[in-house]
Amino acid sequence: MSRAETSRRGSRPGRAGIRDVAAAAGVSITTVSDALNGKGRLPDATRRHVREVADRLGYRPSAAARTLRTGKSGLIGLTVTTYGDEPFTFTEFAYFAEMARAATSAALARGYALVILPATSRHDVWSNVALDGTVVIDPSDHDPVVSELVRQGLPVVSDGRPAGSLPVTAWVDNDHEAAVLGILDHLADAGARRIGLLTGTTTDTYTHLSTTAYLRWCERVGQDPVYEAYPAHDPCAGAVAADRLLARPDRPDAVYGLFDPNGTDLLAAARRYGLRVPEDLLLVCCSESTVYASTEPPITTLSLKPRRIGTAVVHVLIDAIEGLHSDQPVEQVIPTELIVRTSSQRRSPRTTVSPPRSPESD
Amino acid sequence: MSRAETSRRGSRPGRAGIRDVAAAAGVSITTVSDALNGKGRLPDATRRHVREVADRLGYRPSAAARTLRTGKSGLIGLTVTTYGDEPFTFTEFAYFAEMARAATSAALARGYALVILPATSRHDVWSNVALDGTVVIDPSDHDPVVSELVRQGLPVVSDGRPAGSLPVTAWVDNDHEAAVLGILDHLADAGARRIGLLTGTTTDTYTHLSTTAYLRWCERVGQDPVYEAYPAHDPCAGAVAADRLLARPDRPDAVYGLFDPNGTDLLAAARRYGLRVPEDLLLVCCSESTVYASTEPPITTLSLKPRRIGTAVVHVLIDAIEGLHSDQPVEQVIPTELIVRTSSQRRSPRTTVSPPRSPESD
DNA sequence: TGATCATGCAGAAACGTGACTGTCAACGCG
DNA sequence: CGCGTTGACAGTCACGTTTCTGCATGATCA
Repeated sequence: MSRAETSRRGSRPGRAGIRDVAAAAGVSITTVSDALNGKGRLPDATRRHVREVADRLGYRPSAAARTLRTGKSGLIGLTVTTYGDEPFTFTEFAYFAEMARAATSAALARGYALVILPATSRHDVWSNVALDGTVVIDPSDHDPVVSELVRQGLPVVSDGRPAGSLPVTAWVDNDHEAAVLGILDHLADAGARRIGLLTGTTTDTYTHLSTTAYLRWCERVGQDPVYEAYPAHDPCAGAVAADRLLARPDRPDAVYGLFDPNGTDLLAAARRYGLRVPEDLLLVCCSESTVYASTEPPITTLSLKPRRIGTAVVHVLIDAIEGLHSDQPVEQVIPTELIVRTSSQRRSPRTTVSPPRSPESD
Repeated sequence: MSRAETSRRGSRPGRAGIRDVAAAAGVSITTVSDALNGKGRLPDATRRHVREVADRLGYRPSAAARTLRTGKSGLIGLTVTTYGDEPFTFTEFAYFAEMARAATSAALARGYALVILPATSRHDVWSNVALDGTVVIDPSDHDPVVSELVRQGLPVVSDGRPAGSLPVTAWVDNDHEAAVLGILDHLADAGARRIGLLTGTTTDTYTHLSTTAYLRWCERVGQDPVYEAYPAHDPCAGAVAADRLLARPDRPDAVYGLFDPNGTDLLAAARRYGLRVPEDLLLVCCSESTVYASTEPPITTLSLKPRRIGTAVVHVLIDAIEGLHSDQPVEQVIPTELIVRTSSQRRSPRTTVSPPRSPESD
């Protein structure tokens, strides 16, 4: 009886099922499943035969059925917190793009695929995709999506230290305090007397930690803080804030910009005010963009190593999914890298155009 | 009997099934399914009651079971052809990033989610995810992944005209010939006598169509072609090729760069040779990056409108998935936009820094 | 008043796979 | 020669939905 049904289904065009393979190979579906998955105890001859028949029929196991049966989908969510009405700022900064690329690669290398899901997307989309776990980039405090996912028992790993008591499974981040302090010391070493800070307002911890570190440094060295903050989701506000910072009566002679576009904006503002870089103004900004190697002059940047972050986040998440080293709370810190260029070196006033850099390995 | 089993399963922590909702609401699972999906014929009272109970239990339908039953997963693949050993060049150019962002937004607006899948990824990953259809960016001729997907009966829509007889369901692209001809005319109008072309070597149709259009234009106006090609996947090769182009004995007095980084590379090369832009060299490049608005001087760019492309591709694909207007072969052409800046205007030699541009709507 | 019909819901069959249990033959050993 | 053991498979259930079919109940109509 079940044989008759099998042949009836097999007549459906397009897809061959495991039953069709079993019938064509003259074995049971159990044998087919065991042969293809490397389980059970079968002689190699049978195993090879089944594989061959499966290949000939172009058999592809149904991902949905396998997911339903095993409870594992092989899918990882990649969530970006959104600002404003644009569904997400996915590629506003090169950081996100690089990080997403590395995360995708790392996931694929371990047999997982990435699904892009904005945090504020429609609820039906979230519940329509079976996820094994989720990566959350820069979660804001009390993120409802994170809570919901954790409540469902899914592992959640965040890129960026979670704010408050956000119940993530693990997190990966840079040591932002150390990075800011290092940059400020670097600028002071280059001769800066009054260092300003350009920063966006965000709800994650990056801005908060960096600003706090800046204020602490100012207090330590006895400098009055000089900083401008602007809504990070507004693409124009950054340029305006850069202008405002250089127009202040207590104009800084060095500026660190916390966000990617700040370097370009500050450079343009400096030109408007006739300030030479680095002679009149030292410049550093946090960016992953390679354009700062070719600007006039080249601008010193802080790299947060998004590729290493993306890779680490995915590995930690997959480890959690597969139950590896789940005993220790995972909080991984990735070092930053300061790429020193002309804009922050007052000692070497030559404005040589640096040769094209070869891509870094990480 | 089945009741007893239901309660036994319901004791499992973490997830409430449809049976638990049915038991708690005192109805059958059919009624629950119909009430939540808006089907069947139920009085509003029952519908509300079931929804309320489901909410109270935190019921989330299993995506895997739904996919298995309905045959629709709500997932769309986003495939990027890869070069070299890096899994994919996803964000090499701002084009991909913008396009992917728009595609994700458009998909989410229609209830679908995007899965990023490189074309050359491990076969097990491809077969492990249930896709309703796929978007392929710049497929090369005889792409094996495309053939396999089409053979499975999945709709495949490509961004970029498919080469040869690649059997895609539909495609969306710009009119690259018209764009190149327009730029060459624009440069000639600005006074260019010998226009060069800087181009990468790729296996998709973009490079081929653009180069062909350039050669035809040269033939028409009686100019000897002056162009340099370099392997597009090598991040250094572009700068070297730009240098080579300006070092030629028949140095062009205007250059169009087909790829995003060409503008920066050409500008750096021009500085090395002491060429002033636009006085000695007119420059245009194809890019979506906003940095070209702030370079010194600002560079004229051709925008391929990746947001509109990404949106269109997804809409065409989802229409095909849902069986809408499947009768007509869909080949959609998106217009390009030339953003004229200082680098291509010899008449206005002032090098004003342009004010920050507001974001475009598309 | 009996036949027809819309309404409100329950039962059960799939969807395609993985895993557990069971069967039958061959074989080694006392 | 009988018995336990092991290899090589087949049968069958369950994963959690959706959906088709079907059975009651009350209302409507000739």
